[in-house]
Amino acid sequence: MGIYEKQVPDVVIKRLPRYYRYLSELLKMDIKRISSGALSQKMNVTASQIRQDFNYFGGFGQQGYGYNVEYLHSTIGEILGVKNGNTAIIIGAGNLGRALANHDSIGKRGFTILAMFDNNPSIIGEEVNSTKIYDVEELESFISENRVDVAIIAIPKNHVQEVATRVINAGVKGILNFAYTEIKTDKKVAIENVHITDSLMTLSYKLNLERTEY
Amino acid sequence: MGIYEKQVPDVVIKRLPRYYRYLSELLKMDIKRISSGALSQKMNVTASQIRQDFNYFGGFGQQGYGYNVEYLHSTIGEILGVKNGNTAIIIGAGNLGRALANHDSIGKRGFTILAMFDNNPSIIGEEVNSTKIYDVEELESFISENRVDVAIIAIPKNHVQEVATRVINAGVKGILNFAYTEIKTDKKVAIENVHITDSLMTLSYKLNLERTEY
DNA sequence: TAGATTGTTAATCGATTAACAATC
DNA sequence: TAGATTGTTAATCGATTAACAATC
Repeated sequence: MGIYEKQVPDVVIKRLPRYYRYLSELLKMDIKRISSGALSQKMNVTASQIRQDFNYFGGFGQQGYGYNVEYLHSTIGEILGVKNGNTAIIIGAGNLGRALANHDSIGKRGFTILAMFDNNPSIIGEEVNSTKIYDVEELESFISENRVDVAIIAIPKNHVQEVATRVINAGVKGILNFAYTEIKTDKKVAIENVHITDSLMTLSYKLNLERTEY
Repeated sequence: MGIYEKQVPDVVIKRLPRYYRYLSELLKMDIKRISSGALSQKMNVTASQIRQDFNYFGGFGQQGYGYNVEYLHSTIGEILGVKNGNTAIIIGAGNLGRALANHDSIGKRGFTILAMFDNNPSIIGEEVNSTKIYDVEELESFISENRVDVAIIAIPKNHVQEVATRVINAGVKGILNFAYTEIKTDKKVAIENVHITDSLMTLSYKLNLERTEY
């Protein structure tokens, strides 16, 4: 605990959701236990890496037996904060914002969507999947009256920095940013970017490779 | 070239779109040249890394001068295939598919969206941002009649594997997958996943960190 | 108990950073 | 030419893989 605790490498954290996903599937298939070897084959990683990753958190297995799927799943879920009752707002009620509001996956990861915000008067007051769209002018007052952990930003990039600064100042603890720009802040806020076009360009590079290298 | 060419590490490729983005901004600001040192400060990486990264492709700079922004921008663009005239289809005309069709960023990265596909009869024939929605049954015939490089999959996960197999068999070279599942194939296809919920969970973990560790 | 498989240490590999000679 | 900055080699750091003793 505290700053002296061995910091878990970012690269390990990024792998946890994938473990969580595979364990969910095993659970659904009613598989009770799994060894690092068996899991490594399914996930196409090394058994060593799996054991190393889990051991950053103390090790959840049992020698000679393997891992209890349900226990492992719920423990990784806890590490990722699925049970923390986090809350979120979605800023931007365009197609992307609506896609997110309609997706049940956000709820499944433990997030409750409290509200959406937009600056288009003609849709303010509407509901998307029973989440109300508020005027973006009400951002600060809403955040001050409700505990909002995360702001999901799904608006065009030209307004992103301004809106981000506002929600950060209002006390939000994390931002999930879908816009093609990076948010600058000197406050201690967790920021996670989903740069769709970056993925598209990486894919574009790979297409090229297929053509020219093999 | 060929399989003997020094393979560029994946981690370098993933950084290229970010360079590209920053260089676009410099271009807009009418900045003609930049040194690795100056760029490193802007992007918050080391100058060493920038020079190493660029040198995987032969080095585009000039000693004592730095890098010509326009040249560097266009060269990285070329590496990423922005000028290859790639084509794409979007499978799924729900909110996410529409968000993608409406976003001009896909076009800016050199992709032309040829068509959208959906299985909902009531929207087939509609146009989204002047892209027509076809019946998903026409997937194969469309791909056989048009050169389709990439399929962007934006449908619920239960149909993803089936649709992916179909487009791969029909000859698509790459897939951008937005569904919360991984596509299996033994064909040589480039697959890039955008797992939004994984990002959300990583963010969730970081929220936790803020609270308990500092 | 014997067999299996973890937790963990040690070895390897690869990526990042530092340093500096080459050169514009 | 002198100064600046790259391209590139060498040093460091960190992450992955291998190995194996501990133990269920």
